[in-house]
Amino acid sequence: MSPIDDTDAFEAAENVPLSQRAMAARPTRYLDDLNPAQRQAVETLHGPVLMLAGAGTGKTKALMARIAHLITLGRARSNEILAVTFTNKAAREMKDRLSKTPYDLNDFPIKWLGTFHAICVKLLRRHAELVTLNNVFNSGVRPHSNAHLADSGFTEASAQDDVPHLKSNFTILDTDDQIRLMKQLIVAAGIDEKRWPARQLSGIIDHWKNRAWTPDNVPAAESAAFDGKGVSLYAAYQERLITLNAVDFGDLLLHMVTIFQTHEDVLDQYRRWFRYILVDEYQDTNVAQYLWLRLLAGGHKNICCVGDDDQSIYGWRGAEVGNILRFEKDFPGAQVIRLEQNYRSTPHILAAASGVIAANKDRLGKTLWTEAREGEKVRLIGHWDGEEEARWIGEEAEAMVAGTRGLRPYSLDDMAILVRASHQMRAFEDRFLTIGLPYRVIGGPRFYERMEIRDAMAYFRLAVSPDDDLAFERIVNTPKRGLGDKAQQKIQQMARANGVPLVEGARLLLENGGLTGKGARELGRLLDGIARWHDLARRPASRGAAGDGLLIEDEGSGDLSGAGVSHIELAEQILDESGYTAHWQNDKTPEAPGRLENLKELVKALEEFENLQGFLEHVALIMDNETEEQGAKITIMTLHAAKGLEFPVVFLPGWEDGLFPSQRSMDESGLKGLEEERRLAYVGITRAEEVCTISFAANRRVYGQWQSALPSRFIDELPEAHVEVLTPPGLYGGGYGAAAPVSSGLEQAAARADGYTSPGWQRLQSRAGARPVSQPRESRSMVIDAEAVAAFETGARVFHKKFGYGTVTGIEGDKLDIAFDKAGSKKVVARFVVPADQAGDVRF
DNA sequence: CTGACCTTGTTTTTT
DNA sequence: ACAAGGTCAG
Repeated sequence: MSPIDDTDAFEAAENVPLSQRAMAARPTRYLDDLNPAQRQAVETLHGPVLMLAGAGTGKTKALMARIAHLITLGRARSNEILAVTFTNKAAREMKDRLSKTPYDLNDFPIKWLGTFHAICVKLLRRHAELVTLNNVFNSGVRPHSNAHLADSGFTEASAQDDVPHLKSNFTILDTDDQIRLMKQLIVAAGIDEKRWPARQLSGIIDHWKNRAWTPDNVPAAESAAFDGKGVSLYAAYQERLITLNAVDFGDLLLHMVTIFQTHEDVLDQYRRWFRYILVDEYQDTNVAQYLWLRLLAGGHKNICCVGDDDQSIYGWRGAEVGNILRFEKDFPGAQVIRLEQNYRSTPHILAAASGVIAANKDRLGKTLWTEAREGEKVRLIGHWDGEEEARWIGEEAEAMVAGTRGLRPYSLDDMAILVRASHQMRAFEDRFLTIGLPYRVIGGPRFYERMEIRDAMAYFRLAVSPDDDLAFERIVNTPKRGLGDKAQQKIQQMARANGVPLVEGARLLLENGGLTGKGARELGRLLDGIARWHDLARRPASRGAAGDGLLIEDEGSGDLSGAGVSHIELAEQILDESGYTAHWQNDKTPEAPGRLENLKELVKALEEFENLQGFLEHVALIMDNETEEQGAKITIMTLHAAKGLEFPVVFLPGWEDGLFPSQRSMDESGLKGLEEERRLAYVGITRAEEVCTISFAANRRVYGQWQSALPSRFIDELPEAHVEVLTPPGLYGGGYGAAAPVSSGLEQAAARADGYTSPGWQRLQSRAGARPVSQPRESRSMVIDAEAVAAFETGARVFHKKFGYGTVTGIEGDKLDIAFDKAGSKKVVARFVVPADQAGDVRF
């Protein structure tokens, strides 16, 4: 019957009077080291609370103390608390810390602590059958069939029998599957896939799902999307997903929101179950997540959202800063608690960050303060090009490890390089490889996104459910079985004609002799294999069918009943028998050994799970890998990936207009985009605890083309009193690293320039269209500017380190238009060229 | 059906 | 510059 009737821990909890649940004996040590604001956030348990927590203000601590407090006071049992995060990392970390002192919640595991997606999967597995085609088209304007159902509402009885619906064991598609599916639909609709790529459609649909728009809810304004076919393709896609018994990531939220909106009984149930709701990183919620929360919290309104509007950096993937800005309207009577004492960074760093973010208009406003002592100013340095920047940072990192910067010695583990876009990482990797500086890159292609892992996973999926058509398509000719387009089309036709899954279609095709020769033989072997693996996969008695949906998770007990093969052996067997292992063994490309290594790793990862199903479930949601070798390393990652982290030493390279703020961001989202970029800058600076170094390069290779750029406008927004300008090495004779042996202090080592009076800074400031900086400085710099540019008249022969010789064709501010003999015409900052007769003086 | 060329599009990223 | 994906000849 209805899954709502399931008996489980929640029912029991509901029947116990609150008074009997108090754990009065539990200590409240977790309250001890909270500051007044944190404490208020922890003790205001009733009603809506918005915890506005600036960077490094101890919001996670407050959140965890709040959970502990709810339990200690007996306000809720541990399974009545819903705690939502965005990333698995955050969820994992919170779980870990909650089990330790001072929270000591080992005996009270917070079962519903997880990402939006992980929690929605659990819920959706229980209510999958409520997702029908009607539901997909929830206002009933479905173009064809089932009119009677649209009229009669969404009663489960009618839905279950004659309307295709999702089943509890649905598969979660990864982006790859998604795009392949869409490609099929696009082709089927007779659209030129080249002009209208599946990738783009996937983006559009994702965007709609983030807004919680079902196909019939997509606003008319969007109807032009994807050559006017977007909405109908979306509808077709949703239909196809249901027939495949599959969902994509967006669906997890979308379906749950739809279910809550159309099934009051279900919603009520959960409103009673989840007595207290906590949300981390609220500024990153999209509309669907917001609706989901609002529906769940709608009854008791015991919702506590933690966030920082200044750290909202995911607008481009649907996050709405508006959600946090609007909180008090959404939840009348909400208490807003500001956490403003920062425990992470020095005052200079904090002031620099505050100075930058102050330029944003749409903010709730916070003033961070700290009791930490002064420390270093934020350091600013310009470079000739990206390579030099990488070189400098490499040397600087080494010097800081050696302690020759007049600062305390640091470990490489203390340092991070945070870039705007991942392609910037390349320069650092190249450089660090040549000087042998150990580094780690966070981000990049994830383990489970690698080709070989996906292929292997497709085999596993087939073993678990042979009717997984997408998995079958993926591996039917991998390794090569002589089953090309033609053969695959025949399989498709056969399957479609009989209304059966592809595996079955393939079997029929073989029986009818529709395929001959090598292809037929190989296909036969594959089908035999799938049947055999499927058999083995289901044999080891899996856990009782009843309580599955909710109470899976972590209980490692497992019955190791000897019969059959373990899922680990099975996995190995599958990879061997399918010829997949051999496929890579025979491959002579340099990547092959690594891929085999990854496959081994994959099999090893299976150990933590009881069976293949459990593993597949886990992987669908957790797309990160955890393998980490020993040794101190400097970290390279994007600013986005760095959110929530902190490092004693942070390098922020690439602060050039166009790169950061990103041109694209500004073109696409205008002022909103710029403000988001600025928040990114804020996030970057506030990652630093002790030393923050911002740098920019005048020249950079972009898509193989040399381009010159101007320092980022964000640099002008750094408050001068908290910034120290380091003289660019190579231009003013300042050596670095090895060039300054046994140096004692920054002064000698990096040729400390006299703050803002350094020529580098002056010229920097004085470029055309100077930013709003204070008056005196501006006028002074104009003079210098004139001098700098005066050295180059139109027609002058000049030399540029990268572009070679050229002739000045125009002057604009301190930028010169130069026609280079070899490199073509470019606009270059005067500072980086010398008169041609002084070419020999340019240092490298 | 496979391997060698050519065209194409390049942020940020979680789940 | 470069990787990936598509086209075309064998």
